[in-house]
Amino acid sequence: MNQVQSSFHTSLSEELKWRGFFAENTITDPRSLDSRPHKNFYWGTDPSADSLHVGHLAALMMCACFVRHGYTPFYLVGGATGQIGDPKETAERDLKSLDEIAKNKAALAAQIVHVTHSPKDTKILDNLDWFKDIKFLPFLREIGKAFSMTQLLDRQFVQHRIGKDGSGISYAEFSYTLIQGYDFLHLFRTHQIDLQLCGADQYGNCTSGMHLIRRLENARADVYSCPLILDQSGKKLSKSEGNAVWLDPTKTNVFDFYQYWLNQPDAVLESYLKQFTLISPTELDDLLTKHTKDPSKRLAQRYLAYAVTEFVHSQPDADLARKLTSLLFESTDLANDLTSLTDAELDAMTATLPSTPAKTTLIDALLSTQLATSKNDAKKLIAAGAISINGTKATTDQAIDTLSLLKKGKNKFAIVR
RNA sequence: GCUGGAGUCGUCUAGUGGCUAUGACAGCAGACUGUAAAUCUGCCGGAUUAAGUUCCAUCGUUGGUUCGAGUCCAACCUCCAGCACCA
Repeated sequence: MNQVQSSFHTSLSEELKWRGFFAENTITDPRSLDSRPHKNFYWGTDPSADSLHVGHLAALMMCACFVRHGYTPFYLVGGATGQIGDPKETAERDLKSLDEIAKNKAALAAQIVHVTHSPKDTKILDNLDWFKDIKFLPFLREIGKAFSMTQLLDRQFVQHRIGKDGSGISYAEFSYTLIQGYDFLHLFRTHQIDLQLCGADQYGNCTSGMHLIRRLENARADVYSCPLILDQSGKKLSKSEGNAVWLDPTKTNVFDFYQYWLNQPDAVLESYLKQFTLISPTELDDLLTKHTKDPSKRLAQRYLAYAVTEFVHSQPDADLARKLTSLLFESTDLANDLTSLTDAELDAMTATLPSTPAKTTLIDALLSTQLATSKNDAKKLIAAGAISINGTKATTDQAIDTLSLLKKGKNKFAIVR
C-alpha cells in the first residue's frame, strides 16, 4: 500500500465523504473544497503533552487527505496557547511550566514531521512567534473589541464552569479563544490561509478566528472539522480521558501500539480502516467480505494494525510487531522458540518490549518492566493467575536466571534476558 | 469587603463525632470467547509477611477541641451564590 495507489478518488470532497471526515463545518457545498482559490489550510494543537496520541491521528489523517489533493498544510504547535490551556468542561487546568512547554513543543513538532512523511515540506508554526511581541492594549483594542461578551458567555463550557454548580474559570482560560482566534487572523494576513481544519471539539475556537477575519478583513474564511473518534465506552480518545495511546514509541511501544489496533472490536473496523489507513473502497469491500466469512481470523484487525503501525512508525517496525505477535500468540513451544532466535532478533525484541536483565526475581522483573506498578500489585497479579513465564502460569515469586518471556494478562509482555 | 454554601480515589458521588470512608464509571485481572463484543467474578494508596500478617498514609492547607474528627472550632487557600463598594 502506498500513497499513489490510494489516490483513487477523483476529488477531495468525495474522499472526505467516503472516509467519514466530516462534522460541523462552515462549507455549504463540500465540492467547493475541490476548487478553492487558495489551497492552504492550518491545523493546530497545544503542547500540553510531549507526544501526540491516537486522538490526534484522525485529524492528521484528514489533513493528509487534503494534502493528497493538492493542499499546502501548515501545522501549528501552540507555544502561546499552550501557556494558557484550552478550557475543559470540568475545571481549570494547571499551568505548565515554560520549560515543559518548550520541551513538549519540540517533541510534537518532530512528531508531526515524522507522521506526515514529508520532512522538507512540512511547515511547523508556533503562535508564540507572533504573540511574544503583542501588547496588551493594542490587542484589546483590535481583537477584544471584536468579541461580544454575550457570545463568549454563551459558550457551553463557560456555562458549565460558572454558575451555581460550576468549578469556576479564570480570566486567562476564558480568553483562550481570543488567542486562538487571533492565530487564524494572523495566518490569514501573513500566509493567505483561509481554511482551518480541526477536531469537532475545537470547532468553537476555530470559528472565532473566522469571525475575526470577516470582521477585520472583510473576508471569508472557513472551518472544517472531523468527528472525534470515540472508544468503546463513548469516551474521546485523548490523554485527559486517561486512555491515551501515544504515537511516541517510548511512551507506547510499537508492539503495544500494534496490539491496540489488533484488539479493536468488529464494530469499529470499517470506520477505523477508512479514517486511519489509506485503504481504497474496493480493497475495503474485499477485506470486509473476507473478514465476515470468518471473523475469528481477525483479518481486518490485522490489516488495520499493520497499516497504522507502518504509517505512524515504519515498515520495519510494523514487520517486527507482526512477527512478535505471531511468535508470542501462536507459538506452541515458546521456551524453545525463544532460544532459537538469533541475537539480532532478540535485540530487536528487547528494544521493542519492556525488558530487564536476568538474575532477578519474578516480582522485581514485573516491577522493573512496569508490568506491575508496585510489589503489592505484582503479588496480586501473580495470585490472580495473570502472570506466566514462557507460557506457564507462575503461582509464586521465583528466581529468573535465563532468557524468559513474561506475560501479563492476554497481551502484555516483557523480556528477561 | 460582608453573608451563606462548597472542596472526599483518574472522574462523578455517599458519608447522624465511633472503630473498616460509600456507590458508580473508567482501569487491571480471572472465566467464557476470536488477543473481539456481551456477560459473570475478583482487584482497584504504599510497604511488610508463610499468611487477607503487621505497619504507615489518606477526605483543600495548618492548627485546635475530643478517649475518638471526613464530620465540631479557628485561621488560611480555592471555587460558587447573594449583597455591598465602584459605575
